[in-house]
Amino acid sequence: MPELPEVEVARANLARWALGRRITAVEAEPTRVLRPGRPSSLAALVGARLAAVDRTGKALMLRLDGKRGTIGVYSHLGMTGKWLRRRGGEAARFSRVRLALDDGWVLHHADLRLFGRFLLVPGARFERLPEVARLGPDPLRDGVDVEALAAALARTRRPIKVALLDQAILAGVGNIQASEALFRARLDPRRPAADLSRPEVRRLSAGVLASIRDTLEAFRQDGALDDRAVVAYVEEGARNPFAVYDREGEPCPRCKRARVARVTLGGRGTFFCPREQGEAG
DNA sequence: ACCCGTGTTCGCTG
DNA sequence: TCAGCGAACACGGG
Repeated sequence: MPELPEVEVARANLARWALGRRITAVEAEPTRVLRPGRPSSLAALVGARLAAVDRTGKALMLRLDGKRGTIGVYSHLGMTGKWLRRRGGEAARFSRVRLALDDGWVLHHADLRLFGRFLLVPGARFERLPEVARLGPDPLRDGVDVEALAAALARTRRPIKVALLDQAILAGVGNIQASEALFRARLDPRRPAADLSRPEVRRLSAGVLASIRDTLEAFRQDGALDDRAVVAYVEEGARNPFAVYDREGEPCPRCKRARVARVTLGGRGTFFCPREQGEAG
């Protein structure tokens, strides 16, 4: 599921579903999703009330008020994770952690491939987690500062597409948003990050923001805020809402002449229009 | 059977 | 010393 837009939908869902509610029971499968690997330690959550649901990039951070003080939950959805809400007793596919609420609903942290994470953070001191401390600015919350982005890109010899996946540069941009942002900015994903001119960085900064906002809007229109589940485009029935991602061979939506090309960058599929995003810019 | 995948970390290399 | 790369993780779908 998760890049910034999907995780933002998950954050909004969790807030709407559970803010102010008390946890009455916790269950978990002993998978690698549980960092300490001990489902029993989750008992600390029982009786706690959800006070806040925050997000930086792809990281979800829940703050709960418990009898013995504040407890944090760090939830990362990995490649295939999602938060679902089900009635008590109702099953959810690939459910790894279950939080029963005092209103009869149960929240499921579900994750097929088990690349996600669910761990307790004493005192909700999330900044003590290295993976949180390393995160760069969140485009949706903090905006994208052109000078800061230019400085970060100037420091690396990686291709621009690969640099965009670096969560320390911008938190929340994933493999889909990287292709989409570069398409909007009309930049060749293969170009060295340090070679971008100031106007190009400006375009990129705008492209990242526009891509994230439009994707969020597309998910909202698709009913991603339904109680059942968040709709991801790869799931059954959902259409591909993206301009170039996973559209190899299709006509470029902008120039309508060249066909979308696919290359591998940073070990991942990367989609772009060779005509719109050529070296000439 | 084989390849691919919305993410991140780890180990090796130059 | 360290940036950069590929493999690994785990599982299902085409």
